[in-house]
Amino acid sequence: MDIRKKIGLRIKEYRTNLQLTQEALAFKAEIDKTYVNEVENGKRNISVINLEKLIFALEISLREFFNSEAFDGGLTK
Amino acid sequence: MDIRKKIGLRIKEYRTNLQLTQEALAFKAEIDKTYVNEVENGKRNISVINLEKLIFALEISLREFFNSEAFDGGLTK
DNA sequence: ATGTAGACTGCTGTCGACA
DNA sequence: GTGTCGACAGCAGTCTACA
Repeated sequence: MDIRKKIGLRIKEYRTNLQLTQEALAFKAEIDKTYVNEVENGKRNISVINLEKLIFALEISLREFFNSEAFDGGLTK
Repeated sequence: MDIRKKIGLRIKEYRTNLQLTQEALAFKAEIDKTYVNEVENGKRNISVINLEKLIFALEISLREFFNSEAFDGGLTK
């Protein structure tokens, strides 16, 4: 599976846990809401600075975000 | 510390462990060598697709790459 | 509330040359 | 082997509007 999809799924997972809407998360992370939507759907190749902003808004650390079997393997391509 | 610097340091750490030159790593990851240099020095905001390529070339997983105290805190800005 | 589309700006990422 | 400097194409990221 594409790295973008893995990241999108994981963001959605934490977002719904917090019961935030995409719009609310976008506002909290100070990122455009249409962009958050496309990132969640694996359509965008997000940069680390904006990824960090999103993950921080999800109230976790980068370490926790990537601490999943989904990010174990090699290249997903 | 800036997230870009943290990532750059970590890449350098694993690269030197493998005794690869920046050029060799760039070749292995199929990324421009000048770009690898600037990423290592925290000057570039790398995207997840190219970060994954680099980390794969370092023979580790994303999970392992971010599994460090450096990536624990909140926003580094 | 989610998702798509279009148009736009600025930066990511490439490449050649050089100290 | 490392790092910088242009110059460049293409895409990341913003914004408005709509179903």
